[in-house]
Amino acid sequence: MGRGKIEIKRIENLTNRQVTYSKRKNGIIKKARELTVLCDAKVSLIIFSSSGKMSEYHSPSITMTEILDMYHKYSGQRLWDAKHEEKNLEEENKHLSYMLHHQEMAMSGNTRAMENEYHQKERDYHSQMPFNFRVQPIQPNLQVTK
Amino acid sequence: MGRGKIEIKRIENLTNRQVTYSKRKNGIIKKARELTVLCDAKVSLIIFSSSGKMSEYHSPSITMTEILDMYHKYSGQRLWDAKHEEKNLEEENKHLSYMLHHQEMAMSGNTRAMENEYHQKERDYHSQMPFNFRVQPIQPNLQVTK
DNA sequence: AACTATTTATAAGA
DNA sequence: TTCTTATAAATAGTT
Repeated sequence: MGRGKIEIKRIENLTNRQVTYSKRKNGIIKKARELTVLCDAKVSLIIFSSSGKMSEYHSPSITMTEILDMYHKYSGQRLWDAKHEEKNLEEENKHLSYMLHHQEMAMSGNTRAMENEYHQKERDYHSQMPFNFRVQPIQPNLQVTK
Repeated sequence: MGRGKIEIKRIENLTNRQVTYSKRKNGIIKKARELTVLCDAKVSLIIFSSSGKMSEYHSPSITMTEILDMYHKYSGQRLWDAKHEEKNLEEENKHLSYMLHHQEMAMSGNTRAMENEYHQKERDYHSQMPFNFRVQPIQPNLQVTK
């Protein structure tokens, strides 16, 4: 869009690159705003220039945290696990999930099924457990046994 | 841009809104890609339609987690702090502990207690299990949508 | 899903 | 850098 057509590849000239960055950054943020308003969408847009400067746009009415929650739920990815603090809880969680699963099978009294699934379950434990047992609404009055 | 100029306000007609959403979503993702390539920028773009469907673009070579780290450093904001994540895990743990506790009672032969609460537990089980054992996480930062 | 008249974005120039 | 403007690109309404 302009006096000439350009190829979409890195602009080698620094000045041109900066000028184009500035123009297009404004352009895309405007587009994000328009998409939000016209279509009732939620947009999170974060841009870092090559020199590290950040620009951003977020739809009003949505916080970054909400975006992350939605992203988390939608993709099943845990994007930001606050490594340290979380580690212990996660481990405990895995353990509980595992125990629970075992007991469920035990309660069903289907010993054969339990044995059959044992190894499968082991695999599940290692590959999938961290994503199991997502947040559930909690019964406010229930006691935790710990 | 089009046969007529439009005001930037919510498009009331559902069909028009969906069509415009689809066109503009593609447009902005293209812009994000071009900005990335032309200007050597890092872009994270996440869009939720009003019906909740997510689309995204991330510059290659950058993961969502990196974007968040940079965002975090740059803005000095704690968007997604340990507390948030921890809280989710804590709630999950509570739920799991609760379930486990119930089952332990059941298994220990406390039949009466079990029977008293059995149906409640069944309801819990059925209503909550569908959220467990989620699908495997997808590849982190690959772009989506078209 | 295509088409196309117009608007909008922007590359290059001043 | 900021403004201008010719041209490319996006897209609103239509088919």
